[in-house]
Amino acid sequence: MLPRKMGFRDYIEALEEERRKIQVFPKELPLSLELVTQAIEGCRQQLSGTVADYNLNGQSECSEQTSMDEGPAFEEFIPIKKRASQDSVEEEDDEDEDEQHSHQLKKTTSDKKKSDWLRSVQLWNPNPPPTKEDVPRKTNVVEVKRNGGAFQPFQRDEKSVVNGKANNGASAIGKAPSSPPVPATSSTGPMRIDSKKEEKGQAQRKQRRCWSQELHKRFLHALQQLGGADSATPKQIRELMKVDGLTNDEVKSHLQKFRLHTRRSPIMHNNGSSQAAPLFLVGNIFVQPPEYGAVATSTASGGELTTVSAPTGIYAPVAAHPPPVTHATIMKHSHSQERPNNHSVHSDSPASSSSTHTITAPSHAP
DNA sequence: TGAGGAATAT
DNA sequence: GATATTCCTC
Repeated sequence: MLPRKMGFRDYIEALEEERRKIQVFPKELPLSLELVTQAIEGCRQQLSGTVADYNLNGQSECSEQTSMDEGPAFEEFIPIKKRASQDSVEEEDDEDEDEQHSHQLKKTTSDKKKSDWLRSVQLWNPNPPPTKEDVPRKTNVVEVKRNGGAFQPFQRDEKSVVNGKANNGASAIGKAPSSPPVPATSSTGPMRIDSKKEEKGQAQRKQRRCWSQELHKRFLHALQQLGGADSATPKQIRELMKVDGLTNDEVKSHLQKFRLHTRRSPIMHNNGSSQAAPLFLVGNIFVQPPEYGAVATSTASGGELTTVSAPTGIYAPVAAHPPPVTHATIMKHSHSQERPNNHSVHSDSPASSSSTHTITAPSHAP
């Protein structure tokens, strides 16, 4: 990278050109812009004769480090676009790709929507994990919960469809479970499906939602209180979870999945209730988990989910935690979307998630 | 009505 | 293949 003096001019020009290009996307490439600018300055100083070592170093380092050392950091920031929008509602997130040109127009409105929406999407996290930056936002969680907005059902019915992508918007915040399309006709008739489909078409099907860590924690916590997955019923769980907008079906589904997983890996089965803590294999080591999730959950959630880990906590720490993990044994998790962490893992699957959080297990009841 | 489970969709 | 939603049955 370091050009020889004779090449500096060209190099600077090249850098300037680069900068011009970057300037086109100041929002997207703020750092690049800065880096290039610094590089240019450095080169200039070089040219001028005052060779400030730091410049060279800085320059080269910048470019290199950014890619190397901070690489990972960037990865975490990849979602930046989206997050950026969260932090400062000045940016458009989802729309950015296809709507850059038009976003200006929508900005105002969409911003509002977004902010509202963002506020409400804590438990449900259709989007990937938040990062550290968001940590402080846990407060949101609280609010959300309070309002019952914890659960973001995601509705995409007719109305929301309008904007195409995102708009889960606004309305969804607190309640409105998306689901119940309800059987107006209910029925038993063979036509149920057809009629529905005909009426709404595919809109009918709820969009899939992923259970966020928070949500799952609540789930586990409820499970624990109810004596485990086997004895708990969806309705009870839902009630204990106290998540607005959460439907029985959703809980049931999650429970079903949870049970399946536990069966597959019986190891951890005693959740909630229990007792003996099973050991599970983590890598080559056997670990004694809190109790499958329940545990951690309990604590945390216990009374104060609020504080907790907010989404971020969940993920961020995760990365940090060395541990545990592994869940591999248990399940593969999956959750959703891509997560920045390389670490593998974890998280969310019913099983793992909790394991993540560690311990302490005061099981208590509300 | 609700639960459990299977089928289906994503 | 995993996970979520919907359907079916009890």
